[in-house]
Amino acid sequence: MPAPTPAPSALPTGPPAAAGARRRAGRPTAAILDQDGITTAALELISSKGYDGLTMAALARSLGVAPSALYNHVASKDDVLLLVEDHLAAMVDVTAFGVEPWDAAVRRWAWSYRDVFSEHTPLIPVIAVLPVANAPKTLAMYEAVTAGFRDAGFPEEKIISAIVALEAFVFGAAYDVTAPEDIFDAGSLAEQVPNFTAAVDRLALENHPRPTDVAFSLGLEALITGFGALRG
Amino acid sequence: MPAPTPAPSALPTGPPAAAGARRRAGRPTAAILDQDGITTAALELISSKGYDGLTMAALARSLGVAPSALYNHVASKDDVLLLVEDHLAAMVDVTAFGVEPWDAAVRRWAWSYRDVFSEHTPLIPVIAVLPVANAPKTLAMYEAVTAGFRDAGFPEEKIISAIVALEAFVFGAAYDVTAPEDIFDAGSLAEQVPNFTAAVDRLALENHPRPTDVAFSLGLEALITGFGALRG
DNA sequence: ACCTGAACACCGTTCAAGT
DNA sequence: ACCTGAACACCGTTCAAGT
Repeated sequence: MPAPTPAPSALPTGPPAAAGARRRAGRPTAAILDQDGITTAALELISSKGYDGLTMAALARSLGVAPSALYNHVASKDDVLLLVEDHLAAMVDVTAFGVEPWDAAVRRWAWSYRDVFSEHTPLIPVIAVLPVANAPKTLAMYEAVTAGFRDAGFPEEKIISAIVALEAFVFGAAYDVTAPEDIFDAGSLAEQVPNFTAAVDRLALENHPRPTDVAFSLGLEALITGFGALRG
Repeated sequence: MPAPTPAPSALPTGPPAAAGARRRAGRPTAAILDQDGITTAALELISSKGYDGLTMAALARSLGVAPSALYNHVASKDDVLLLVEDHLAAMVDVTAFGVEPWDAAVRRWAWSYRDVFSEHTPLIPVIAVLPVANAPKTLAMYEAVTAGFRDAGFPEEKIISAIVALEAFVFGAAYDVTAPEDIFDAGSLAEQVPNFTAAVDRLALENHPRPTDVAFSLGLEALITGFGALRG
């Protein structure tokens, strides 16, 4: 006697995210999955369980399909991460370019860029190697920033280098946001590094709400000032 | 009839890195493993097979032990990465601090820091969350840099923030070094992002040996200039 | 074309047993 | 204390079979 099959759903097509309803093998009348749905499900999973919880199995489960079904829509897990990255790139604030002065626009862009990706640092290694051709929203962000630099009188041959440098700083700073508060506590080795320990203590006395924000501001303002001098 | 056992080695203790010589279960008369040997083997493995090849199984194999033996000396694979990171930190050039002028010393430090870690970007997420108390050589690097900043007249409460900002830039730039050359090729989307495409083409015309070095130099010089103004 | 289900070749880590 | 060997609970990915 075969194991009793769970009661088949009365509805031929359930809501996209519904799990539990059994489905036989074979092509469904309408596709259940698409890249948008996969992206949304991945973002929800990341937000609820973190990047450790983002596995192909968990992603499939949240979409109510078998893991292998995902491979009809993405080539790999890295492909999923690329979809997520491009979605996030669209959330970075580039609206100030062409509206506010150049330095204010860069400030807004860089802070929002850092804030968005500080919650998604596992994507940073992916972005670093990511050909922009595969990420249209990321590309649109670059276009807006490039136009902003050009219209501000930036010499064209230096624009990409300046953006790359700012981006490097933003990505590194995004990691810093995730660092534990006591990362600079030397512990039992403190007496061997007196200058460092004194400087750490001195900074703590200032007790800003977030030391990581102080460092980011310090570096960003230096970059803005330095790059601002390049404009014609 | 039991399977024939492989011929037991005539030597009671082989050379440390030798594999193939069989060893019975039980505590060996002298410990085979230690953290230094594990670190060295890990570095060799990374250099020959890359970080994908650095698995606990492969590491154990190169040391001639069972994978579980590693756990008598490290708590986890992350612990191995920490050992590697601290080894690399000792290779970063801080010798110019206190010898050359401040700006030249920062330049030397930042370039060598980037160069060392651009070959080891998978460590960057680990470093970001790494309490310095567990990494003595990394801590020694911070001490040298901090002393250099202090002796150059840097206000003490800003030293750590400035180092953190420089480090963020260095880590981000280390990733950029690994990017493929055509990362900014917009492909079929080129006509939708004219400003970006023009700026990318314009930079290519300058044909520097390494665009990543141009961007790093541009950002680093801005940071050095900006931070230099903070000195008393 | 797009799904299921079984299978593959891994992973890092744990733990009893041995000396 | 420090090793072996077996086992565990995963991973991402492939592929034949089904509609």
